[in-house]
Amino acid sequence: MSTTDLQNQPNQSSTQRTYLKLRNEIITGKLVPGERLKVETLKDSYGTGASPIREALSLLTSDQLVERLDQRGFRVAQTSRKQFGEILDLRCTLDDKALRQSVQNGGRDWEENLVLVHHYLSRTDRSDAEVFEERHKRFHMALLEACESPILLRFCSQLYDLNVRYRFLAGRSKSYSSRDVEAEHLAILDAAVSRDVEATSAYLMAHYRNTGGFLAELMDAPAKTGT
Amino acid sequence: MSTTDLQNQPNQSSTQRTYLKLRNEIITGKLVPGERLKVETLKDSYGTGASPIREALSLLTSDQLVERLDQRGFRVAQTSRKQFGEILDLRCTLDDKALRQSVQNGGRDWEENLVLVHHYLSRTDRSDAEVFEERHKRFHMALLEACESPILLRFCSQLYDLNVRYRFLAGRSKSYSSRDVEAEHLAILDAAVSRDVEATSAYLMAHYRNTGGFLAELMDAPAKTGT
DNA sequence: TTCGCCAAAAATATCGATAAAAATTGCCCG
DNA sequence: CGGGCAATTTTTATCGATATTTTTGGCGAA
Repeated sequence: MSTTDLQNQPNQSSTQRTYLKLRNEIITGKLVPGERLKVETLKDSYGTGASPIREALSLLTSDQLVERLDQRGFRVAQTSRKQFGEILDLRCTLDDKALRQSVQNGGRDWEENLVLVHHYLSRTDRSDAEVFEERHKRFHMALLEACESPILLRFCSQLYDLNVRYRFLAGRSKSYSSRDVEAEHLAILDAAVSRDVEATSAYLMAHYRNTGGFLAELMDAPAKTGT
Repeated sequence: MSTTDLQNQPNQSSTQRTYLKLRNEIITGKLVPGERLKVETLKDSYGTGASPIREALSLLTSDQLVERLDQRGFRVAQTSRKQFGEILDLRCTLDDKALRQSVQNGGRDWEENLVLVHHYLSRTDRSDAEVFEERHKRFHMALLEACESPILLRFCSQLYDLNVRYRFLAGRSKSYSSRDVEAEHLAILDAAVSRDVEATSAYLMAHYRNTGGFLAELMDAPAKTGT
């Protein structure tokens, strides 16, 4: 053991670590919308220097999770009912496009990976938020992954993250308990492996809109909305 | 005159300046695809420290104009025929969506701005690349600006930049000389102010596909393509 | 001759300190 | 008593230096 891995995770740049951790805390709502992100403070709580923090914040700015104010530093991006609607609408357009291409192009490896990933998701208890969220995203991205359009995939991934954030802000537990989400996932999977493009698309869009409608209801008495 | 503006542009952070300059040099092809971007070197030629360079590169990474290699620094993003097609296809989907919303929602101020911006574009000679490019982008974004979807607009802007890069790589002069681009712009403008959604969309898509086809031809003997 | 290993060189990622900018507080004057 | 200016305090943005990592080139053994 060399002198450097006293408290560092194995090979991973400090920037990357900071980026992932910050992103997670914003998405899960631990850092609330509008909260100022002072480099000084973060430096202490993340045990790293100013440069990695600053770089991570720059990255998050491009993800639309952090806003940069002229020369007044960074803050957690605001949220609004309106933006939530925007995200839902964009997802229905972009994910649908990616999904159709994916279901058509996807080879055997894509199909196998999808089944595998769904298997893990279906066996994960929702109470372990960390693991559940990771597998949930993996499933949804696996659906789109064969679309042969890296830029589109990237947009979808970004929108996914933005959307999850609203799910957390609305109260994660409620939004997923009174609906059989797993049944919806299964329907999507079945349609996908059957290569039924229209059905897969229909199920996925319904899935998005269901969750969307749910969250919208929960947001009706919003504590904090954007500008 | 204070001691600080000896050689600095007025109020603008070093990061921002570096970001804009680097982006411009990548888009115009002065920095070629695959070229390594060493912080040391850039530090000298941009007359600034490592932090602003690094931050600018991070931002450009999110714009897909720069690639980051694990711990081996940055390089100018690769290009490929395939990616060019991807960009064209995505633009046809996203810009079309934004355009339709914009033409429907746009108020009087939107319309006036559009006319104004087109006026400037039409009076700009293509030989002054710098000015022409700025106004060209301004016109195309002005078309979409009333779409009430900031995230979508951002995606469109990103795709626009990626596309312009290919135009430069293919040789800017040729691709715009043998076609009456201005007539196409005018047709789009007319349809837009007439609030004819279908016509505006049709003209814009034709405009994209025309330029796209043109560039694709020029790329048929590609010097440098991506992975 | 070729392969693989070691050392030197280059470049990256990071830190600590400093200078510039903004926000805040308190004081003075109307 | 209230408003505005100015010094103080935070905080941001930037720089220069350092430690770590990757790359390169040469040397020796098979």
